[in-house]
Formats: sequence, C-alpha cells, structure tokens
Amino acid sequence: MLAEDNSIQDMLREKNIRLSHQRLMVLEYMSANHNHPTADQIFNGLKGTVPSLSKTTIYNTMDAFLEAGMIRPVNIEDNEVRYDIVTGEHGHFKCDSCGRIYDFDLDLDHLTSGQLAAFKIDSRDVYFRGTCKECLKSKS
Amino acid sequence: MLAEDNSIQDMLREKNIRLSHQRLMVLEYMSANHNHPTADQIFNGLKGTVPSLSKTTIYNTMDAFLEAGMIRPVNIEDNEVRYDIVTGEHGHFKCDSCGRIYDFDLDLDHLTSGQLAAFKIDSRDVYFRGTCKECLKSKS
DNA sequence: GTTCCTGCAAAAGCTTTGCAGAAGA
DNA sequence: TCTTCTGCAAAGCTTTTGCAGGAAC
Repeated sequence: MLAEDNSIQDMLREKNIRLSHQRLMVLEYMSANHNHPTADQIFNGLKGTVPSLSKTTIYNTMDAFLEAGMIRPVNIEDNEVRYDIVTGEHGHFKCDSCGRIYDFDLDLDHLTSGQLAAFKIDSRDVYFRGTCKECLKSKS
Repeated sequence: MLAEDNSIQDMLREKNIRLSHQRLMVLEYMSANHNHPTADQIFNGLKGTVPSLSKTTIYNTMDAFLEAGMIRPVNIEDNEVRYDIVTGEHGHFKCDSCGRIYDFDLDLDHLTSGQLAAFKIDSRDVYFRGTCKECLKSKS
C-alpha cells in the first residue's frame, strides 16, 4: 500500500482508523463524489480499480467512518441508505422526478420551540422532497 | 362488515378508499396509537382481533393511505419505515437510549435560505436524534 | 507476532410481486 | 356482476453474520 493521497491518509490517521487500501479508496471516492452515494454505488464505482473489492467491505468501512463521525447517513429514501461526507450542517432535497439530491443551507437554531430544551441532541437531519428547478423547467 | 366507528369510515369514504374490515382496523389502530408504528407493529397489534390478517395487507393498506395523503412515512431508522397519521407539521426526535420517538413543533418557513425558491416542495421532514429528558434523568 | 481487516458464502429482515379466491360496491 | 382487496407463497433487495486467510502495525 504505497503512494496514495496524503491528506486522505491523514484523515484516517487522525481518527485512529487503520489504513487499508480499500478504506483509502472509499474515502477518496467519497471526497470526489459529493452526490450522496449508496453502498452499491460506491461498490460499483470502485470495483474497476479494486477488483477484489466486496460489498461487505463497503459496509464495514461505512460503519468505521460513521463511528468516527466522518460521514453521515442520509435516509431520504425508504429502502436504502446513502452517505454524505460530513461538512457543515445542511439539508437535503430530493427531486422525485430526476432523483437528484441537492444540498441546501439551513439555520436550525431557530427551528425548535423549546420543547426539546432538556433533550440532548446528537444529530439533526432535514429532508425535503418535491420537484427541482431543472425538472420544472423541462416540463413547461 | 358492520357496526364500526363512523368517523373512521367517513375518513375513508372522503378519500374514495373502499371500506374493508382490514382497512378500518388499521386506520383505527393508527388513530389510537400515535407512536409511529412500523408495519410489523401494526400487524402484531391487530392479529389478535383480525386473525386472518396478513402483512401483505398491511403494506397494501399503507400504500393506499400514503397515496391518499392520510399518513406520512417516518424514515428515522435506517432499516424500517414507520408511519404517522397526518396532523400538523412537526418534527421527530428519536431517543437512541430508549427508542421512543417524540413529536415536536417546528416553524419551517424560516428555515431555508432561498436556495430552494424555484423548487416545488411537496414534503418536509425533520429528524433529530439524541437522548431524551427521561433517559438523561435516569442516568444521573 | 498480534491485532484487525477483507471478502466469500450464507442468512436475516423488510418489502414487493403473482395469483386465486373472497369481499365490497 | 364487476371491480377491487385479501392473504398465501415465493422472490427481491439491502444489510448482517461467521469465519478463514491475509494485511497492517
């Protein structure tokens, strides 16, 4: 395992995650593709360059990254989980027409009415669905 | 199929959903249990009173209610869908310690920064996770 | 040398599909 | 009567588990 992107390696070292070729490739894929991929999409995107890759490894890797707080699950679909590299807080909009998922900024601090004041909040997810600008345009 | 709650029947008639014993029972269950049940929980909650009930019917029924806009899916879990009778807009908080799901009020209109101005928004879901008041109390 | 990861095969769990018989309108 | 729903069995999909060999440290 040699000659790979140092910044990617450092991300894993910081989190005390053992550096394997597979993990480096998955993290590189996630960094290059901010399109909220499913486990299947990551698998198919990488099996060309990592022929021996298995889906079990994708799931193991996602678990490791989730636990380290490097990625977030995106449960905007009923049937499969997507993953998002952790950046700033943002919401997700899914277009039911083209399937694309858009990020949008949000300000969640003004959101709640104080009912959760005594609760410990660890994660906040906002999912909108509808039809995106592009699809609305092409329909008219 | 006789002698059942008229208000429940009327809900279905309004939406042009054919009145079957199973559908009435499911809707009655949803009305009585605002605890975001899974298909499995509805099934287990009703099989005592409707012994012939099958899970396929639960799924069929949920599809019919979803299409009629009577219920909303709650995707706060990675692995299974929950359902919520449609009332006012509210967010969902899931306690990772006890598993309970709480509703909380929200004001989503001040949420977005205008990035979605040209988008058609059909549904908005807000999911928080963490530890609830009760669990925090019992830990300390 | 130890520990942890990978990947195969199999299993698990939720949901969907096909279809014959039954029930609603 | 005609249409639609129910429920059984089987299949479909994503995800998890067990485990032997292999790679990281």
